[in-house]
Amino acid sequence: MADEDSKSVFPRGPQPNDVRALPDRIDRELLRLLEHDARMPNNALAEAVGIAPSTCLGRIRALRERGVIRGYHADVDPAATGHPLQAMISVRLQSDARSRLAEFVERVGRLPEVRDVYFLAGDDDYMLRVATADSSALRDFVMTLNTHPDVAATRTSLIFDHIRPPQTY
Amino acid sequence: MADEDSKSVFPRGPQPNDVRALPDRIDRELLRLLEHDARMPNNALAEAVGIAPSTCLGRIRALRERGVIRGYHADVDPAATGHPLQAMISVRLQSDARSRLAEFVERVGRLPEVRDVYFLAGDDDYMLRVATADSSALRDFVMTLNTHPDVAATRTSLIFDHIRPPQTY
DNA sequence: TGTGAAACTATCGGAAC
DNA sequence: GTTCCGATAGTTTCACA
Repeated sequence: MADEDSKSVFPRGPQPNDVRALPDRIDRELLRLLEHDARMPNNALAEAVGIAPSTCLGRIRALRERGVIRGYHADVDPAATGHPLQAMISVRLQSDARSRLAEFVERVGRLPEVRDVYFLAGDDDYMLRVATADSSALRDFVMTLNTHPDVAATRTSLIFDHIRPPQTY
Repeated sequence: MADEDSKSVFPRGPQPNDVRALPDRIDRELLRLLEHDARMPNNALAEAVGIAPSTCLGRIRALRERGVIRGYHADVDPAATGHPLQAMISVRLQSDARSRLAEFVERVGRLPEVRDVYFLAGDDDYMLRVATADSSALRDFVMTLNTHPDVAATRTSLIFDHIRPPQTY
């Protein structure tokens, strides 16, 4: 049987994107403002987008409950807390360790140096953004990774600068 | 001439880290709380760390003014705004284009797909985190990069998942 | 740093469009 | 469905101890 159904081994089709309701123009404007300054007061937001404060409150709460807004976070300068040296570390695991990837990464994510963990599909299995006090702390961290039996290879790049372009929803 | 002085072309020594005043224990606790939830009210913060609300306000304002807190940002789900496909793209420039790196990256940073730009020291010159509507939009973006004369190579990895471990200052 | 008072903001119910 | 209004509770903010 030449299995023409091989495309359907995955129960879901090409993800319908779960587009219940993409935010309308006003919501997108609110998202842009809150991404720029999450502490902007509700009445200022309302005025900026031209709606009543109560409506604004309802919209923002709905965005939060739908998961469009996942949270509000202070952006803390790592250097100001004694961790001026940042790096990106790509990690490739031993092929027989892939099944333990989630577990492995969970442990790595608890190391205090780690700021971001990205699970990847590609040459590497995941990528870490880390912040350390100095180069010797970074070296120790990379050494720790490299000596783990599940790790096949790492590639470290120092981060000179980081820019988050303003979003335009 | 074998230039033994090549190590001293940079006027500054290993950066003295500009450690005017690392935050004390209470400030670090405030940073942790605000990184977790930037909209936590001032009086709740004050109670959580055991100081008066006015003192708390002054500390947080000082952290902001010293640049320890760089801003407060809403975390918006890219998928919810129609950009469910994220990728990391490492970019290496032609060696003769390095001098135009800043200028080049400034243009790239204005592309709406780009969420983060990391300037790197290492194999690659910079790294982009992008969010696109679908794989064809991603392909177009990478194509645009690759056809630019200053770009020597790119390496794209899809992002399956992104974890930001809770910080422990 | 803390206290207290004043000004401001968030939040809700209800009425109206 | 969205918007506005008014009332209350809660929060931010500042002068001063």
